[in-house]
Amino acid sequence: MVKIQDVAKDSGCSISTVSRVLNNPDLVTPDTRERVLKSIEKLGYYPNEKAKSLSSKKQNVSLGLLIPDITTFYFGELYRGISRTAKNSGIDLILRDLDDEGPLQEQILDGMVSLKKHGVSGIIISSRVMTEEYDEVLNRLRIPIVLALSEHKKLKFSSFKTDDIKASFDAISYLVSRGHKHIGMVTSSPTEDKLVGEPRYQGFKNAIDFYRLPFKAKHVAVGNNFRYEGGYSAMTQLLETRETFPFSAVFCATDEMAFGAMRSLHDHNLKVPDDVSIIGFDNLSISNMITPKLTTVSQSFEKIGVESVNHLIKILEEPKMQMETGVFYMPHQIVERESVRTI
Amino acid sequence: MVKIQDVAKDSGCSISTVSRVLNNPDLVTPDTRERVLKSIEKLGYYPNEKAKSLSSKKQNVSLGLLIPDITTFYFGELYRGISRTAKNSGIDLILRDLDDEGPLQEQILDGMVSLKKHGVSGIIISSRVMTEEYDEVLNRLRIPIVLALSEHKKLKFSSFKTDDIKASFDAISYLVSRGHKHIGMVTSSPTEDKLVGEPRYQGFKNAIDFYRLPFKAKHVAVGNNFRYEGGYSAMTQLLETRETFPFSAVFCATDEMAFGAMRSLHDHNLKVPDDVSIIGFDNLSISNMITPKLTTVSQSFEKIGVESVNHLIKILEEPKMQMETGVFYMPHQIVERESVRTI
DNA sequence: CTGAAAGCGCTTACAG
DNA sequence: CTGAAAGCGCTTACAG
Repeated sequence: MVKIQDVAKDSGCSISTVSRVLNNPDLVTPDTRERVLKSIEKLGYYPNEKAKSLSSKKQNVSLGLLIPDITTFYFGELYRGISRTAKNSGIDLILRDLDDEGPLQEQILDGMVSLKKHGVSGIIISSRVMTEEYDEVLNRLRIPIVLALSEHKKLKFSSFKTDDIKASFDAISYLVSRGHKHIGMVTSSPTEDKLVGEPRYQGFKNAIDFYRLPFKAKHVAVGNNFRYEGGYSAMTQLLETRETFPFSAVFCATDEMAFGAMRSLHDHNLKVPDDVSIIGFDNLSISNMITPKLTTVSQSFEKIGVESVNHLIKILEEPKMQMETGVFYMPHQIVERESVRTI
Repeated sequence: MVKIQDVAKDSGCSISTVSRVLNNPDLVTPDTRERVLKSIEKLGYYPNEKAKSLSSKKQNVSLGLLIPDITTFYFGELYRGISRTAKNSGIDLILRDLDDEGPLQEQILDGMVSLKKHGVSGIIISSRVMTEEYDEVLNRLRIPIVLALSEHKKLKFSSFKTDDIKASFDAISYLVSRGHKHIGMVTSSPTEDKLVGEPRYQGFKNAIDFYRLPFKAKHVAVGNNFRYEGGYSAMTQLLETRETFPFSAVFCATDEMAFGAMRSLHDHNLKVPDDVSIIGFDNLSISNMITPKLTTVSQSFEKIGVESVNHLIKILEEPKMQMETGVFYMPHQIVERESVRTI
């Protein structure tokens, strides 16, 4: 590693001067500046960021991002919003992902502590990671936290997400507007999963009640997870009720569940949307690449990322002023494509 | 920020001792150890990693990962392999992604320099980022580099990837084994893109020649990119040749192109695989969720990530021993599903 | 077993 | 305009 001392020696000046040509070139004679620059080039010198941020008053800000599963389909969009915004503000981003191997809880703690040790000024925590169990650690960390796609029961942290209840309600409204009266739902953990299962079921139920549509418990089919497999098995269950519940449309709690649900329909020789209409939730980029193109509720993943960072920056800028925490809903939107037909 | 000095004061001992209970607990009396630990807990002290790695002899190793586009569908798998392997070796991973906004070349340089400044001991560069233009900078960086899913013309760096030529050949062999004789290709830049376009076309052409299948230039349809749109437009072009070229199967250079190609077929009232068989390349997780499930060439993304890190670690462990650079091919595999029929 | 001191690679007042 | 010196928060021989 070539260091500032080497450059100083090579260019025949002090390290103070080398430091200046790097950080305050104006304070240095063009002549010596040239010499130093030449040495830097010649030696291939790169200032050590760690030493820099240790010694410098104006510590360069960095942000941590903690995510549960890097292979999540929408992760890229969320990340892009976060990364772009951070970059534009000259903020370093440090990513910590959780591995599905190994104990979840321990990994979350490790991740947050690691971020703290690396000196991040704030942390963005994404989705299904936040529960009250971590309150104590989070308090000890003494570091601003913002939740993306997530929520904290006691509202201790601000969060940026979609209004799942409203969005689900809107999905059903859309189906109703297309003439559907018998509407089922394919989901997972409608009562246990506070983050997605519960609110999306709630929105569905609200709409069913609001439009005075027929409802029985069995109209909501529950898979083991919010993935393809969960959607497949839930739809398969729903299909068994079809004699008494002639549904014409199904609201799926996630796009990926919708893919599984569509496959189950296909395996039962049912056509989408001719026999059964499907509406999803997420608007994954892939949802526009399948046939039929999936009609779905679009979440503003990138915007959620952008706003999370902006909010964090605001908190950092005014540390004294106790920011009001709250849930900030980012806009959602029904994207009409091909999987819902008009009756 | 509470620092070691604060803990020392609170527990009534020197900072040396505090440092010891953190790094060499055995060297400290259980009694004082307790006191220090209590203070640490009470004050919420977290050692400053930057100061630590600055002062410590045994600098903790960190690796940089440079990727062109975080939204790439297979990124998650590649990342998981890298992250998991690094984590298991106690190595820190620093991610730098490129944004499609802004000049590519500049971003690449910035990314590598930034990584260097952060003191990474090695860099993994992923896919379509490497060209000879960067040779000079890379030399100046004086840092080991490994290429994942990529290749360097002059073989200056080791790379881990799929044997695209062989894998493409195998794809065609598979089609031939299913009775197909008229086989087209949907791709992009078969001559300009050295990374994907050229080798996959080469493998296709090799197989066509090997099996003495009919070939004309127009059998290879070229889209603007390797994405859905590129696949759609290429297939649309290919369809125009159908009167004189009654192809029964098409090899798509990427799975995403295959999605586009399948859509084009659908829009022309052609069924997959009844009218036209399709084989893709990548084996994205989504390829198993669409109907028909895509038959494709599986790349070992995760393994490529794992091996890249292992190789880098080996280089770091034996810095003197000039490692032989080379291209290491990770296994590929034909995954039979539903998009190819037997004639 | 514990503490004082030097040092990691920088930045930044403070003199000159 | 430039350099010597102190300091950032740690670790680690070196004494005791």
